[in-house]
Amino acid sequence: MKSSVYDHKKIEEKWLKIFSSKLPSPLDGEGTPVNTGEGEARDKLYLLFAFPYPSGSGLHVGHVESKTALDILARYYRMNGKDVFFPVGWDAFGLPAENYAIKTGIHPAETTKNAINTFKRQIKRIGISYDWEREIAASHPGYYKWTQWLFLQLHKKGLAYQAMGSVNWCPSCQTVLANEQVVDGHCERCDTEVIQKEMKQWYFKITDYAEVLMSGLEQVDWPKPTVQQQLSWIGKKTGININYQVLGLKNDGEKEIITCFTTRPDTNFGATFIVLGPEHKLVSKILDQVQNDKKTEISKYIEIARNKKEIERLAEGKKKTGIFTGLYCDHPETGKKLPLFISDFVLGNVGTGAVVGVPGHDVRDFEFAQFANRELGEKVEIIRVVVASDGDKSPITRVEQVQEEEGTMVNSGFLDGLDIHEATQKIMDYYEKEGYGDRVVNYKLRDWLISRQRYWGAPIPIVYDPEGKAHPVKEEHLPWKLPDDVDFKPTGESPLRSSKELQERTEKLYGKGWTPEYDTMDTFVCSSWYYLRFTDPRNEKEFASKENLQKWMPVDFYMIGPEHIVLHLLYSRFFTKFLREEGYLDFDEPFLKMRHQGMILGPNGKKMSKSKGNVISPDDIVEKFGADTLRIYEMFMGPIEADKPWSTSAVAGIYRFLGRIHNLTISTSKSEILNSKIGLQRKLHQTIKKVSQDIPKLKFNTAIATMMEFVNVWEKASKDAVETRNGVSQNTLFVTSIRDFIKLLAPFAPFLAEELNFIVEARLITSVRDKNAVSIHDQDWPKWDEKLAQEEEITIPVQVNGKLRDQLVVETRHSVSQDEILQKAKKLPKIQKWLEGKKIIKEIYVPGKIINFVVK
RNA sequence: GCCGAAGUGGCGGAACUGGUAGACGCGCACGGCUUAGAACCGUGUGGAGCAAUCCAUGGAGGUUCGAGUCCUCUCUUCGGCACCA
Repeated sequence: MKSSVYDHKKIEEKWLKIFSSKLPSPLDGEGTPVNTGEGEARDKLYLLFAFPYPSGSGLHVGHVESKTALDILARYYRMNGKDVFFPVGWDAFGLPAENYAIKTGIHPAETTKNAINTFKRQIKRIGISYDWEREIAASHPGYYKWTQWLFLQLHKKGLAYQAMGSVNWCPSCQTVLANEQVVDGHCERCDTEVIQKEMKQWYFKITDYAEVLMSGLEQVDWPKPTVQQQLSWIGKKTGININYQVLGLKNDGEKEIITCFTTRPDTNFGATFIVLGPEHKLVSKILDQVQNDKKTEISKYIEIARNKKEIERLAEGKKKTGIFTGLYCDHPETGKKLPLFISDFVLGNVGTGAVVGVPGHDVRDFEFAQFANRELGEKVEIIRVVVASDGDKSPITRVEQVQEEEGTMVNSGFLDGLDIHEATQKIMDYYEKEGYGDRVVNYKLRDWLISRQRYWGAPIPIVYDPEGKAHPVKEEHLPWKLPDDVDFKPTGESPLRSSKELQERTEKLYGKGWTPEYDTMDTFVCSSWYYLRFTDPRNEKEFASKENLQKWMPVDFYMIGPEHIVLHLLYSRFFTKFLREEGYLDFDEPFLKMRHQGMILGPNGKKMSKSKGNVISPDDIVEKFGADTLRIYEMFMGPIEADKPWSTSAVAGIYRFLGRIHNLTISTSKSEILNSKIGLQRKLHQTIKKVSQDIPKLKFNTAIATMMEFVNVWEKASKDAVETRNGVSQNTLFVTSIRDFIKLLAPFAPFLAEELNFIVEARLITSVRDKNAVSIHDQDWPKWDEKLAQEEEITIPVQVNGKLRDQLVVETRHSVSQDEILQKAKKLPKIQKWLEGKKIIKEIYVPGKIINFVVK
C-alpha cells in the first residue's frame, strides 16, 4: 500500500488548469448577456454570499469557511440536478481604498483592481465554483449607473430628499455617518469619536417602510435572533401624544402647547412635571418671553448641554442636570400645575423631544424629581399610582421603590382598581375623546442618511441650478461618472469639489452657473441591490430584465456574517419593497433563507488580528496541505454558525484522512472487487444516506465524520480482503461503489475527487464506465438503498431502574414480538442479578431503542 | 438595565421529535517500523476503584420508568441595544 503518496500539489495544480480552462472569461470583458431564457419551469437554486469588500490583505480563513460552505451546497445541488445560480462580485467602493490613496497617492481604482485580482486568484485556487461570467464590481460605471438610477427612482417618489439636520460626523474620516454606522459614539470604521454637526444632507425615507419591514420578517427563514434584532432596531412603540397647555406662554393669542409621547399613559395621574430636551423648538420661544436673569440662566444651560459630546453625556452616567423655566403646564385631567424644566436627559430625536414626568414609576423621572427638589428648589411631588402584586402601597421615597412593573391602579380617579393594561386603553380612549391627545405609533428607525463627503463612491446624481435648487441628473446622462481629476486629501469638504471635469460637465449639460452635487453615496447603497444585478449583469437598458429576475430571484440561501444584520439586510429589504411597489419585482422578500457563518479565531481562541500575531494565512495552508485539506478542515471544525479556534495540528489530521482515501482508492481499483467480512457495502449505503441528509442541513462537520468512519471501515476491509480473496458475498464492494464514495467527497474536496475519479475510470472496463460524465462534478449524486443500509443486528440497551445494566443483541431479519424481547432481556445473566429478589412493577420497551425494568 | 445566544473529556466537537453521553478528529500513552528522528501503522484513552461498581454534560431543585435534551431558580461567558419616555 506504500506504492503511492498523496501529492496534493501535483493533483491540485493539474486539475486547477483543467477547471480554469472551463471557466468563462472574467471581469472587465464586456461579456455577452447570459440570457438563455428557455422559460420553462426549472428547479433553480440561488446561492449567495455576502458582497465581499476586496481588501488589500486578501482572502483570510474566515472567507474560506463561508465560501466553501456555499460551494459544497452548489456542487451538491448540481449533482442532484438543480439549476444552481452561484454568482460572485465585489463591493468595490469604500473607505479603505480611499484612505490608502490618501496615504500613498495611488488611485483607489488601481488598488481595488489589484485587490480583486488577488481575491480571484485565491478563490479559484481553493476551488470555489462561482459563475465568473456574471462577475460584477460596484465601482464599474456599468454597475453604478443603476445605483444612480435607483436613487433617481426614489427621488421621483419623494423618497430621496435633502434635509438640514444634526448629523453624525467622523472627524477622522471627514464624513458623515448613518446612525447604524455609529457604534458606542464612535465611528464604526476608524473608532474615532463621532461629533454632531448641522449639515444639509441626502436621506432615503426608509421610515415609510417600517411596517412592511417588520411584517415581511414573518415569511423568511432566518435565525430567530436576527429577526429579533431587526425588530428591535426598527423599534416600534405604540402610545399616545398628550398635549399640555403651557400656562403664561402665548402664541399669537393661542395657548402654547407641549406634546409629550408616552407608552404608559396609565400612570398619567402620577404626572407631576414636564421636561423639554434642549433641542426642543419651544425653547427659543421660552427664551423670548422670560425675564432677563432667567433668560441668561437658561441659555447658559442650553449652551452647555448642546456642546456636550455624546461621550460626555454617557460618561456622566445617569446623573441628572437641568433648569427650571419658571413656567407651568396644565394637567388636563388632574388640573395640577406641572412645573416645566429643560434637561438633556430628554433626547431631541426621540418621541416628541418632550417628556411628561411620572417620578413614581420611571427611574429617570424619579432621579430628575430628586434633582429638582434638591438642587433647583422646585417642589416636585412623587405619587404612587400603581401597586404591584406584592401589595406594597407605601410612598415612593427611594429609587429602589420606583415601580415600573405590572400592577393595579391606585390614586387614579376613574382608573382605580384596573390592571395597568386595561387602564392604558381606557385613558387613551378618554384622552382621545376629550381631545387631550392622539394615539400614535413611534419607531426608533430613522431615515437613512446616504451622503458621504468622500471620493470613492457612486456620485449622487443631482445638479443645482444657479439659484441652488436641486434637480435630478437626467437618466440619459447616466452613468453620472465619478471624475478622475480630484485631490483625495481630506479637507472636510467633498473631494469632488476639486474636479474641474465634473464642473465643466455639469455646465455643459445643464447650463452656465449650474453646479454638481459633490457628495457620493454611502457604499451600503451599492451593496443593497447587487443580488438583483447578478441576474442580468451586462444589461445596459435595465438594472435587470424582468425575465431574468423572475427566473432567479429571490435568493434561496444567503450566507452572511452576523455583522450585517441591521445595516445591509434592512437596506436591501427596503430597496426590494420599493422596487416591488414600482412594479419591477414580484416578490416581497429578497432573501428567503439565511444563515450566519461563525468567526474563525486564532489558535489562542482570540479574534485573529495582525497586531496579535495570530493570523492564519490560507495561502500557507494551501501550499503545505492543499486546498482540499483546507476546505475539509474548515468544514470539520464545528458547526458553521459557531465561532471556532484554529488548530494547525488538526489540519494535519485531515491531510492524513485524504491521503488514506487516495491510497485506498489506488490499491482497491486494482482488484475490481473487494471482499471482506466486514459489512463494507452496508457502511457505504449508511454513509451515502447520512452525507446526503447532512449537506442540506449544513451539517458539514458530521458529514465529514461519517466519511471518516467509512474510510476506517474501508481500510480494515482492504486488509481483510487479502485473506478472503474468493467468494462474492453481501460484504463485497465493487469498484463502481468506490466511485459512489468519491462522489460524496466531491463537493468537499473537488480536486482530489476529480483525480480519484480519473484513476477509477481508467481502470474500469468500458461497459461500466459512465459515457456521458467525464468530470466527477458532472455526475449524478449517488442514491442509497434503505435495505442495504440496514444493520443485520441491533443492540438494545437494557436498563434496570433507568441505569444501564446490559445489552441485548437482536437480529433484524425476523421480527420478534415485544414479549419475546422482554423475556430474552430478563434472561440476560447481568439483568437476572439485578432483578433477583425484586419485584418488577413496570416493563418498558421502546422498539429498537431501549428496555427498562422498574423494580422495587 | 433590557433583548438574544452559549456552557459536554486535556482540546475542537457528536448525541434525530426525552432513550447506551463523549461519534469523528486533535492531543497524549504504550508498542511496531527505523542506526536515530520525521512520516507511517497498531492498541489504549472522561474521572475514581484490583474489582463489583460508583461519579460525571456550569450550579441547585423539579417533571419522568428514563433528562445534555423539558420546567423553575441561579452562576459564568459572548453578542446586540441602551437616559428610547
